[in-house]
Amino acid sequence: MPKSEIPPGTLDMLILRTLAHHRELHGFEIAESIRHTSSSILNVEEGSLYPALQRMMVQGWLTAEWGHTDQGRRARYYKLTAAGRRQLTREIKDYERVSMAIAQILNPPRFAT
Amino acid sequence: MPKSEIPPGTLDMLILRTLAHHRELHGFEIAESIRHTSSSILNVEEGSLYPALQRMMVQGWLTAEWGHTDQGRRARYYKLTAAGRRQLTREIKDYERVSMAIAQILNPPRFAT
DNA sequence: CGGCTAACATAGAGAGACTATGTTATGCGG
DNA sequence: CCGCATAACATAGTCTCTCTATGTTAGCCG
Repeated sequence: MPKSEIPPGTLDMLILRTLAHHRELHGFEIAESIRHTSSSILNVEEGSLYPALQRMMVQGWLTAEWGHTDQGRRARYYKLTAAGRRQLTREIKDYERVSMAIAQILNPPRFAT
Repeated sequence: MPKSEIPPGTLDMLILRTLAHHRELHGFEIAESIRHTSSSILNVEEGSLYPALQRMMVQGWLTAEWGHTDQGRRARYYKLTAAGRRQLTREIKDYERVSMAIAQILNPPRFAT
């Protein structure tokens, strides 16, 4: 295993959720935000991030426009669309559904000892 | 996506945990137990199950011996080894670590409104 | 002005669960 | 008793998804 820390299938959700907080970020900031908010546990590599952003743009979940950072560097700023917001809701619901199912296996209903 | 319901990376943990409950099961029973305990949300396909069991035997996490079911069919009965139990602990710890990191992103610490 | 780094980008690798298919053997209905 | 369904195991190949490795452009700074 390439020591992956982002569980497969969760990256889109994490990105969408991050954009839902900040309403407008460029790629680097998204990765930084995810790493920081997760106490450095979740580290999105650039090779995962940019393809994901492009996929999601094609899906219509976010829009992008070129701008400049405070330091004057060019950067693409991403925003959630309405469809992106709906998708986020769907993914969270699904994620929690499965998480709870796993929790039931890890901690099965126990009788009193 | 092939509608996968078992999140990649969690299958071994689920199998180990299921065997930790029942101490001895054959393949079909393991799959049934996982499906049942998860309210039919997690459905392990046979094409995932058997290769996983063999990988885990090679790892030394479980042992198997041939026997017969109540209906007289041949079946391989699997048991956890001590190493399997240790592995289970490790995987659960790791899973919860990452789950909590994701939860922090989904539900970031909020200030009072 | 040359190296460092921010920021974006893409190709290929690797892991892991799935689909599809096959095999053996038991039980059952006609 | 024969054929069909099903239990139980098994394997090959596919697909998805993230990562590694690599490359490019453009500002900043000594």
